[in-house]
This record gives sequence, C-alpha cells and structure tokens, in this order.
Amino acid sequence: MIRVLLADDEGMIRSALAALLRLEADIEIVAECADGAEAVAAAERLRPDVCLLDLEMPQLDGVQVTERLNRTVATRCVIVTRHARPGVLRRALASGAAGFLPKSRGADEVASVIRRVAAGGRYIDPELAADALSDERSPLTDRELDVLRAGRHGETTRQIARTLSLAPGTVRNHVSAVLGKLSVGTRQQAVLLAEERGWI
Amino acid sequence: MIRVLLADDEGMIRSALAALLRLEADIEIVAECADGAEAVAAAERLRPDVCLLDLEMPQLDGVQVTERLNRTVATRCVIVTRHARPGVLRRALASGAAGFLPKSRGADEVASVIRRVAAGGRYIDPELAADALSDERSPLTDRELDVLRAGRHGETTRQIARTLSLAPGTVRNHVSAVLGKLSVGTRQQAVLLAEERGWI
DNA sequence: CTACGGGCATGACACATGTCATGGACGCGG
DNA sequence: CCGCGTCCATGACATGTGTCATGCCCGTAG
Repeated sequence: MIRVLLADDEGMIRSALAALLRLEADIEIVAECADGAEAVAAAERLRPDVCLLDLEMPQLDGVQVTERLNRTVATRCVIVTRHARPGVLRRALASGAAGFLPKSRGADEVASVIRRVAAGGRYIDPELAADALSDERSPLTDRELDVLRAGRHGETTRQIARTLSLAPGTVRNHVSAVLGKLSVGTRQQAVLLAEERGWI
Repeated sequence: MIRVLLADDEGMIRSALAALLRLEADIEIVAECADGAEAVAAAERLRPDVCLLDLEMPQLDGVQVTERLNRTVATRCVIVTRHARPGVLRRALASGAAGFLPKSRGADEVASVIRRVAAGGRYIDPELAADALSDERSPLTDRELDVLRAGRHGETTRQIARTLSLAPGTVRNHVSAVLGKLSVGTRQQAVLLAEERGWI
C-alpha cells in the first residue's frame, strides 16, 4: 500500500485527485493539504511514502516544501504545476524532487507516476525534459534578478532601491540591463517574461 | 440521462472531473474541450444539456462561450473559475450563465450543481453571492477600462494611444484617473488590482 | 432654453524612468 | 604582476509618465 500526501491550494482539483486515487487498490491518501506549511507539518507527522505537491501554493511553494522534507523525512516528492517551463523544472529537480508532472497531462497519469516514484524511480515529463535539454538558462545576473523580484508588483524605483539598500540610479541601471537582455521595453513585460520562463 | 460538455484548458482537472462524472449513473460526458472555440463548436454540434466551462481559456473564455451559446443552442452553462470575485460573478451572470462555481469548492459538488442546473434551476456559490450583494462595482468608466486593458501587459503609453486611436496625453489622463480612483501609484498595480477584482 | 454635471480629449508642467559613460571590486589566465 | 572580462554601483542626461487645468460634447434638471 502506497501512502500518499496530497497538497494543492485549489480545492476542486485536490478533491478530484483524491477521489480518483482512492479508487486505486494500492494507494492510500493519508492527508489532503491546502498550503505548503500544512503539507510540511502533515508530512513530518504522517511520514507518507509519496508527496504530490502543487508548485503554486500559499505560504510555501512546492519547491520549498520539497527542500524542507528532504532534510527531515524519508519521503519522495512529485511536483505538479500549471506553468511547466524548463526553468521551473530545473528548480524542482534542484530541490530534490523525484517527479515532475505538468497539469496539462491527464489525471490518469498521476497514479502511475506515484507508483513509479514510490518504487524508487524518477519521473520527468518527457516532452518538457526535451525542452530543458536545449538549455536556455536565464541570461540575467543575480542582482538583476533581485531587482526584478523586488519590482514584481509594480513597485516604484525608489521602493526597490530602499528594499535592496541601493541608490535609485543603480536600480535603474539594473532594470535597463534586464530590458536590454530580454529585448523588451518596460519592467512589467520583463517581469511577465521572467515569470513565464520560471526565472523568478 | 444528463448530457454534459466539459471545457477546461488544464488537462489534469478536465480529465479528473470527466472520470468522476462518468461514475455518476445519470450523467454522460459527451465532449471534453481544451479551449473556448472548440467548446462552442462541439456544443453546437452535440447540443448537450449542460456545459461546464472554465472561465480562463484560450481563444474564448467561459463568459464569451456562454454568450455565444445562449444565442444558438438550448443549453445551460455553468462557469467554473479559480478567481472567484464578485466582479467575475457579475460578468458571468450577465452573460446568461445558469451556474457559477469557484474551483475552491470540492469536486463532489460538481455533480449536484449539474443536476440542479439541468433541472432548470440556477446555482450560485452562496459565499460569493453574499459578497456580490455588498455590491462593490468598478468605479472606473468604460474608457478607463479600455485603457487599462490595452496596457495590461506593460505596453507603453504610445502603444496604447495607437491601439485606441488617441493622443498620448489622453491616455495619460485616463491612467491618472484610474490611479487616483484605485489609490495606487503605478499602472501595473492598477492592472493587478483590476484583474484581481474581475473588472477587466 | 439654459445651466449643470459627467465623461472624454488635450496640452503644459514636474517628476520618475530608461540610457549611457564611468569607476571600483573581484576572479582568471598569461 | 598585469591585463582582461564580468558584475555591481553611481551620476548626468534624454525620454516617458503622472498631475493638473482646460475645453468639448451630450444628456438631464430646472
């Protein structure tokens, strides 16, 4: 019997997957969690064999949950996400995830991925793995990413400067470098692109 | 037997719901669609009793699909969405939807909503309906919303002006009015807020 | 009719933003 | 050691953006 923890902030998909997985004879759902913090707590208490984690969750995202659990519990994590990009996959694997499944795939694949991972194997969505091989890593420097993150929600230059303890001019310079590298004209477009590609 | 069309661009939730609904004795899934255009075409061909439509879809969103179908086919539409806000609910009802269900609700409610709607009733998520009664309508004028939409992805003032055939100064004026009404400092924050509330 | 108010459009002005050239810190290979 | 390249930080300058006062159009109340 494979003991599975399920975490997804979207109630409908969480309960739908739970209902489907309960139909499988060899799978037992031991917990359903709505956010990352809850998932960590439940996993440490219940020690499931496999954790199926949504990437986008409040408190802690799937990658952060995987990082924590890899330190404390002998469980294998599968990360599931809407936005499946090479950059996201890279982050997921770096965190120690044993599996990566885009939500564009059918629900019927979930059970087989869980079985494979529980047996000690890994599962990476094949199509996405191919993309990730043709490696297009972020051309941005660490500092440039910092600035982009700090300005993600339309914060003004001055606010970003204060957040990072920089002169406003420096922030503008970094932003300018980013715009040049990404060939876009405004911050907001740069943010959208970087989010799209999983760089921030 | 209730004949149901299912449309959602996210494969996993679409197939999961389909699998669950197939377990219901009185429900038959006659089509699964991955975008709005496909949903319209299938609905016009198959004439299902109920259409379960995701709001966020490529091509046509759930509201647009509902509008079209209400002109051509005798079917009842239920709109399902992640971002359940009063503004979104209002748009959905205006388009003629018979039901509105946030994705935060459990998958087990879906079947009962379908039955109720198929029987000629309506279903509105109770919690959200309460919010919508404490009517917080958009304080923005039509033109201001146009400008906001045109600048949604970080377009420059000049581009927005060209899109709407306006002088750049006019665009700036509308933007300024929006920022004032929403009490925010930048366009991007205004866009985020308006998207949040379902105004654009 | 006329006065009034709201939405739309515009231009002038102050300020924030993006661009550019420059300099310092650090690591690497000749 | 020295030159080279990269990243980070900064200030001056041009351009774009937000604010404001103004005028037009139109529907409505007096």
